[in-house]
Amino acid sequence: MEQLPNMRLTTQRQIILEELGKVTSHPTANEVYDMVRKRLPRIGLGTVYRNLELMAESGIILKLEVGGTQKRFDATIDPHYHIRCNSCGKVDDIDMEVQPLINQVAEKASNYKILGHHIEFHGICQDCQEKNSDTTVN
Amino acid sequence: MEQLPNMRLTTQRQIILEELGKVTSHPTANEVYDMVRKRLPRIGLGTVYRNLELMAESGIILKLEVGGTQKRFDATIDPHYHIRCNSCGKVDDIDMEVQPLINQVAEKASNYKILGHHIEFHGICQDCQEKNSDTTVN
DNA sequence: TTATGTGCAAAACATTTGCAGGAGT
DNA sequence: ACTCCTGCAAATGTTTTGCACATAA
Repeated sequence: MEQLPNMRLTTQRQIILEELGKVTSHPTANEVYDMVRKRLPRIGLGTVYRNLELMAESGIILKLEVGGTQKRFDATIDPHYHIRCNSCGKVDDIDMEVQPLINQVAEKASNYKILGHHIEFHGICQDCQEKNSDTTVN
Repeated sequence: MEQLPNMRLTTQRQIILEELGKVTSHPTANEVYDMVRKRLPRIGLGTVYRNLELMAESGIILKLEVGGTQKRFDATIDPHYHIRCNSCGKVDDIDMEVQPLINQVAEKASNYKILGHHIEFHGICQDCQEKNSDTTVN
């Protein structure tokens, strides 16, 4: 497990990272908790939150803020974009070229020193199109 | 006040919309509550939440999900992007061209029917650069 | 007049934190 | 040993909701 210098390698951390790596679904902290609890029934939700936060700070996972009320986590850290289904609420990766020039454009247009950007698309996923679902999720 | 067919024009709604229109700071629901309370001391926080939500659904204001723990609201509804200061947490509009082609690229790259996108930049605002501040905000 | 909106308080969620005991180095 | 980490539970912060009364249309 990649980690910051003084971050101990605990069973909890290994399993959180393993479970997060198994899925492509951008789970919430609570979903990670459920996944991990199958292997470590006594783990606390606080531990999951603390470690996801620490790993996101260390850069070994990504913390997403893609709308809805909960944050989501992603084991894939290379720059990529996300798309959220307005109908069922799921979040997928989207395989398109990351825009490197856009930060320069933004830097010229603002007084900010730009550190990064993310683009979030929203739409209707194929499953929901087929179901003709019209239930909208936050 | 623009509104949906059966949305009544109440004092509370007028004042919430007026106060939101006065600022460019993308206030949180609680900040709107504080602004409005100066003119309507007995208004409830629930009323502010309910109405901001309704107005966002009607499209007369924008609800932003730009990271941090709270949602923010914007009286300017034409498509534009936002930039958040990693140091002090403030959110500014950014005056750059909105990317119209990007939805087509994304639609080709996904199974989704794309309804829209937003881009959020993050960086360090000029004030914080001058202060050399290194305190990071969620 | 009557459906919709409001104030208030409580509930529901998501997340964070204090602390005493446990485990990695 | 000596930190750092964990489980647990309580606290915090944000948003939503139930309900009796008020009010716009």
